[in-house]
Amino acid sequence: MPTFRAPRGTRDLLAGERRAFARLEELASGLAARYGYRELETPLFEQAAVFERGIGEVTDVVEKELFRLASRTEEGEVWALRPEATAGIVRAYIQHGMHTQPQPVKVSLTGPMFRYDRPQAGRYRQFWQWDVEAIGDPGPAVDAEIIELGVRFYRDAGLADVRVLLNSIGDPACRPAYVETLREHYRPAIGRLPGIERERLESNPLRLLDSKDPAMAALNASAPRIVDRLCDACAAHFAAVRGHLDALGIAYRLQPGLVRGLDYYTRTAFEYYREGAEGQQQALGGGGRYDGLVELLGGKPTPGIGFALGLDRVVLALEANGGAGPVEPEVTAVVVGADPLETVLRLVVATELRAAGIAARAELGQRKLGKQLESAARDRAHFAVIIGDEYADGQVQLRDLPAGTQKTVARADLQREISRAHAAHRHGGPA
RNA sequence: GUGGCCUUAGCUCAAUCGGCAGAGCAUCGGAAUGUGGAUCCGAAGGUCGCGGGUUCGAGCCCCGCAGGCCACCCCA
Repeated sequence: MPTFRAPRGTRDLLAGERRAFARLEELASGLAARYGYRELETPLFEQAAVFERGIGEVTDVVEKELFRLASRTEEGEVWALRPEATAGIVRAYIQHGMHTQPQPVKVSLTGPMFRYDRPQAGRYRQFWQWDVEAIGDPGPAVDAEIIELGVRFYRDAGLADVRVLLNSIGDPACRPAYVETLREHYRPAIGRLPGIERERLESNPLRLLDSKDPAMAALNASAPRIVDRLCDACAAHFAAVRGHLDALGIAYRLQPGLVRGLDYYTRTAFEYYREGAEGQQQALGGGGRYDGLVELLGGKPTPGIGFALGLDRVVLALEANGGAGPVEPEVTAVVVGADPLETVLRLVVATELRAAGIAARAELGQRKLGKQLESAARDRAHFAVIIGDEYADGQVQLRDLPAGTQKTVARADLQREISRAHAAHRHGGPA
């Protein structure tokens, strides 16, 4: 048992997993650029009030999952690690006067988020999200653009089995009346409700809809649906979003019970969902419209929409779908020496290759040649550069490891020879 | 935050009834001192998650804690 270990709910991303994350981050970054969303960074912590006011005081994320930094705060400030990205981005939008830029402001952010949750596979206290926001456009076309962008990401990442769940949760004009209707629906059955659901009847009736309790199934099936109770403006917006999605060929499933866990959502709500193996977290991402959030955090009334995709869950899903692809070689060339004790020349030659842009390492240990070549072969390197007695005449051995062939090359020609052969190998040779 | 299952070498796992802690893989070395992934041989690697209890004796039984996982809760 080691003396220290990674804190509960966190983990080290070792070489293989880190590469999987890096590939997803590159994919996200490339898509953001292609769609005209600009990358930004916000701090990993903010004043706790940014999240409390933005996300909602009575949400689970704030009530029981917020990582508060109790000490180390400035006068009158309490800080918290960010549990999601949107509130911080909106804070930055207001602080930097981004309303003076062309609207909407389209941004993208990738980084770790923190929630004090009870950990499980796919659910961590530090986890990574790709977050995309379009602030300043009331939609509905931008709603569809955002949803399609998420679909594109999953498809390009290699997950074909991701579904879009869609709902509209109304706005301040129509939601209060619907919530009251919902209460009336459940109230006669209050005596039969499980305790936790009884509390929700008052605090957050929308949550009742997605309860998994079997006792709730019949009641939920007969519950009034918010999509039937939307005000004219919300109904028109929702219909238009669906029209745009249809035009893009994006399949979705209407999910009347889909309710998002953060208070700031209005109108469009969606989730990316994977029908998967048991024991997997099936929500891979989610998002929605938040037309009141900018004002809530002190800005002018400004609409917005965005999503957050859980990169950890994408990596898990990819592994479940058949795992990582073939292992990429770490380097193109390994410089080895016939004299186990002579390491200077190996290091010098490797450094020259690197300076010429060739991925190379030298065997710096004082092992015999056979062991050095064994190491190079196991790394799947394309070449071994063998430094021996010929070096006195300005020559080295260049060995093609997969081919098992070897030739004498003038040291001056080494870089050119490797570059040429490696390029030919990659384009024509076996994978 | 609630309930359940699990924890033995770096990894995956054995260990009969409570009686000397093991294997495969990986690592390092040798066969083979200027030629590699296979093969053979060997070495190293352990606070049996941690702490307490029962017992002549605990990896195994009991209690507590931690961590992981599963179902909730919730969400990414």
